[in-house]
Amino acid sequence: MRYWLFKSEPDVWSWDMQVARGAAGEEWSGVRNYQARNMMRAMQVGDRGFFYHSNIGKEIVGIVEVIVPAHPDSTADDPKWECVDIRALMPLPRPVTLAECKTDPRLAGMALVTNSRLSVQPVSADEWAVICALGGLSPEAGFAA
DNA sequence: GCCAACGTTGGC
DNA sequence: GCCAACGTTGGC
Repeated sequence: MRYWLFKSEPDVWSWDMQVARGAAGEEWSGVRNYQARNMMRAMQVGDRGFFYHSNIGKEIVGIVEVIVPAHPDSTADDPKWECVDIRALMPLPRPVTLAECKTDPRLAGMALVTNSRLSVQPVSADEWAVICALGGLSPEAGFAA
């Protein structure tokens, strides 16, 4: 079980749109960056991730689950671009903003803080727990059973 | 809208 | 294989 962060501009693909897909989930298509793609190749079904709104909001709004391992991106010309499918699990009762992440010393090493341009990022278990708590989720809710 | 950071491209 | 030029991302 590993933890990740998926970044999306909400006017292109928002948390609400992800929620509307329900249990069927959705392809995390459109990634054309090797680092981000390699993150998705490393994902396993059942891994969890934060859903982050870039540009508008700049906050972590929910938790998703990987439901299909990496496969060629249906929107890419070249099959070297792969992506996973994810489904929305639960919203954060209180979104956690980028500003909060930047000021919390426990999150100083987060990719969100140190490498803001990476669109799919790893999150450590410790960082996961901190953000779940900041977001108002109990540890039992935030962590997988 | 600006600009810094970063990734990619292409000439040599 | 290096590096300058260029394009894109995303915070401010």
